[in-house]
Amino acid sequence: MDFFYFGNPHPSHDHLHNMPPSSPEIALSDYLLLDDFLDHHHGHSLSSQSTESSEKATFTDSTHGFTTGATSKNNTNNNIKCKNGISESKARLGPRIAFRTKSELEIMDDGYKWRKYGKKSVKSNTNLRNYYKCSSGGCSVKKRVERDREDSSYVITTYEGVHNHESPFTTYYSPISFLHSDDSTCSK
DNA sequence: CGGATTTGACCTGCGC
DNA sequence: GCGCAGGTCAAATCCG
Repeated sequence: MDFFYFGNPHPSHDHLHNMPPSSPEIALSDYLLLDDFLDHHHGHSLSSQSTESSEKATFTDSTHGFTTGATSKNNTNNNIKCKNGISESKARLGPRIAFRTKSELEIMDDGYKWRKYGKKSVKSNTNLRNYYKCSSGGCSVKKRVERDREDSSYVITTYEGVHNHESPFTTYYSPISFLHSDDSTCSK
C-alpha cells in the first residue's frame, strides 16, 4: 500500500487563482491517503475516515514524484490491450490518491488539463461520478470526481497514476518556491 | 471547424 | 453461468 501525504500546493493555489471573482469560498479540508484503501471503502467510508483537522498537509518528495514520475507510462506501454483497450484500465497506473474538498464547484483546476470521458451513477454514491483523463499526449493519469454521499458540499477527487510530464502550471509556479513561501504571498 | 462534453452501449470482474 | 456494478469507448452533440 502506498502512502502519500498529499500536500501538493498546486491544486489549491492554482484553483484559487483561477477562480472567478464570484466563486463561492472553497477550502481544502481533507486529504485522504489511500491506494488499496479505496478498493474496499468506496465513497461512504472515505468521508468517515477523513479528519477535519488536516488542513495543514505535508509537502513531501513523494508528492513531487507524483507529478514527475514515469511509472504510469511504462505500465501502459507494457500492457496488452484487448480489442477496445479496456484491459489498460485494469492495470494499476500508479499510486491512487484521494482527497475531499469542501467546494460548490466540482471542477478544480489543479494545473493539469483534463478531458472528461465518462459519467456514471454508482451504487455506493447517489451522486454522479465523473471520469477524467489527463489530456496531455502519452499521459494516462486519470481522476474521478464525485460529491460526498453524506455531505454534498464536499467533493471527493481521486487521482490514479503518475503524470509523465510537468504541469503547465509549473511554468509559472515552481514547487520549490511554494515550499519557501507563505500562502499569502502567492501571486501571479 | 476543431476541441470538449454528453451519453448510451459495451466490456470486465466479482459474487452468488 | 448469470446478473450486477464499475469503468471505458466512441458517436453524436455542443460550444467557442
